[in-house]
Amino acid sequence: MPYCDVLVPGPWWNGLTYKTEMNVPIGARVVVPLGRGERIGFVQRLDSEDRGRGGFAIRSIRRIIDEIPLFPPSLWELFDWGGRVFLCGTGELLRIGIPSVFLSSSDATLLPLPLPRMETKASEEVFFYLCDFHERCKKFIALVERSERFLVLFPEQGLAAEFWKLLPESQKKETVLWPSQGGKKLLAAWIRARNNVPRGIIGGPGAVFAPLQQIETIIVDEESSGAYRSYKKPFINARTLAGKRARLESASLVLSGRTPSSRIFLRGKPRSTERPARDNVRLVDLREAFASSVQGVGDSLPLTHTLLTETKRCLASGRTALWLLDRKGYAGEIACEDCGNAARCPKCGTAMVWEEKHDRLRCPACASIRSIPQVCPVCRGHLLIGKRPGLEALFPVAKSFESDGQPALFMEDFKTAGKGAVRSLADRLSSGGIVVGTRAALVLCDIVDIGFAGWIDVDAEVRSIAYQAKFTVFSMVWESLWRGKNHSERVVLLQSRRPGAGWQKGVVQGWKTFWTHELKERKELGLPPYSYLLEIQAASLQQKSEMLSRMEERGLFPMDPGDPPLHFWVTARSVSVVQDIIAPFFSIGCSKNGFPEVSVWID
DNA sequence: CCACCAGAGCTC
DNA sequence: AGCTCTGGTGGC
Repeated sequence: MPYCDVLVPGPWWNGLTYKTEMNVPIGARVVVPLGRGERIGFVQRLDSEDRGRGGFAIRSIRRIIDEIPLFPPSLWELFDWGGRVFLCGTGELLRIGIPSVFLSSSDATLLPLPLPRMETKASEEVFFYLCDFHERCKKFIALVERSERFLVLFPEQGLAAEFWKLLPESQKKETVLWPSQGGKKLLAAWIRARNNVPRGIIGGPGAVFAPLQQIETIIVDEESSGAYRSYKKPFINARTLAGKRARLESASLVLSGRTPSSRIFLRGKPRSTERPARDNVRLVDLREAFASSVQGVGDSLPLTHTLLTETKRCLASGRTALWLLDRKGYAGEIACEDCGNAARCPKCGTAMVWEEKHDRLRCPACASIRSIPQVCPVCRGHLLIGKRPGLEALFPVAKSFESDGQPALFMEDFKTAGKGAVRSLADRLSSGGIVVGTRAALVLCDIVDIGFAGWIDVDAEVRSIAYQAKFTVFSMVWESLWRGKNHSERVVLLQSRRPGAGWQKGVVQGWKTFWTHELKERKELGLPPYSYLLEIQAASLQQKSEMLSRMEERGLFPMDPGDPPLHFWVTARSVSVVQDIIAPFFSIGCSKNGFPEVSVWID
């Protein structure tokens, strides 16, 4: 067997062929020469002859690191599949899926042989959606107790830790809380899992790569959460990977949460009759807002009578009121007169601020600059420049509600300070108070008794790419209704230009109503979940035009908004079609040109 | 005289 | 994207 294909992690998709004298186990790491230096790679397959792709001299493997493959075959298949489905390449997926020492240090790790695959029962899917987190956890615990080996995923580490706390003592001993960050802790947990010591793993999205074997049950909580998507390269969705992993392991897959994702709603037809009680939701018209002037701004804040009376009522009962607004700073923004959508940064989705001096827009998050669009990108309506003040301007108003024992707090002040600061925040709010913050302030629901949550300008909460903006807002408002303790006695207020219309119907009637309306629209537009939507960033303008023309040749209709210049979008029925078209751009031979970056939206 | 660096060049 | 090689700079 003189040849073998080696996967060397990098932005390219193809494996590299090397000569070898010794018999190399598939999945083992090897050191290979590459370019001027050497790299660590994984043996993909062995070949008795050179398959003659030709054109270059084939070099030899320098040495074999592992005698036994680093991880079980099912996990190898998961990386392979993920690399294709997310169009990021298996190498990039490996980079985030295994402890980084395995790619940097060529020390061998002594591991036992992979166990044979268990094929006792067929993989099945179970859906259940419950708004209350603790109710869901109770069901998870029951499922986990019946299972020999399990994996439980949460969108955030905090929720995983919360679930872990609820586990009975006897279970905790046999379970590993998966570390959210790399380093020594992760390596230790990884090796324990690889040795199949724990019965179960509980963790955030990253735990989907835990090398546990013979898993029987995989639970994904809050499966529609955007937190399962990675926000940097490689762009993956851990929920989708968890689904594939369940199929590979013949494990039963449990999808759960407060709301289903669009794809699961469409495919699994999950049922729920949960909706908030009539008294829990208030919808008010922003156009009836008071013009409350704020020092140093000379501007108006949209504060309705209902907001102020509900806040007072909440404080009088000794609970905490939350004012939510996703705009930071005093700067003005530009919004659509018709639908209320704010102009968003094309790179990161943050609401852009208007710079009066230069008559242009600037992203407060990533500092990118763009010109002011002529019409609203969402509804083609008229845009107008508003000078609607943000969070900092709102705070002085909240301050006027402050009293002894009931402080007014600005959430931004506590965000960077870590866990201790958040706990001290809970202490200060023990007999109520008022907090001003962005959506991130919703975590307070877990540690503070929130009696009132007011969305100051719910139309402006729309962010990220337009087609799923409505779901993002819906699920956020939905979250504010159900997260944390005493949610049944919480009042949630939506200040809007179109109170109760559109997606807001779902807030009153439940997610079934929301998705039924939303999917009708998406079907017409051919957007996910009816297709896959890909965002591609080319490495150069020349590469972009080559990609565009190849796609058109093959019957796809790429969309090129021209801004930012290297980006374009395309929808496709299956990812594999696009994969075939763009694979040539991801060959290692193209390194000089640079590689494109692809992000796939599946729902 | 060599340690340290930024930048270039290369990749089965 | 790494990796190494290169050539310039600067510290002693």
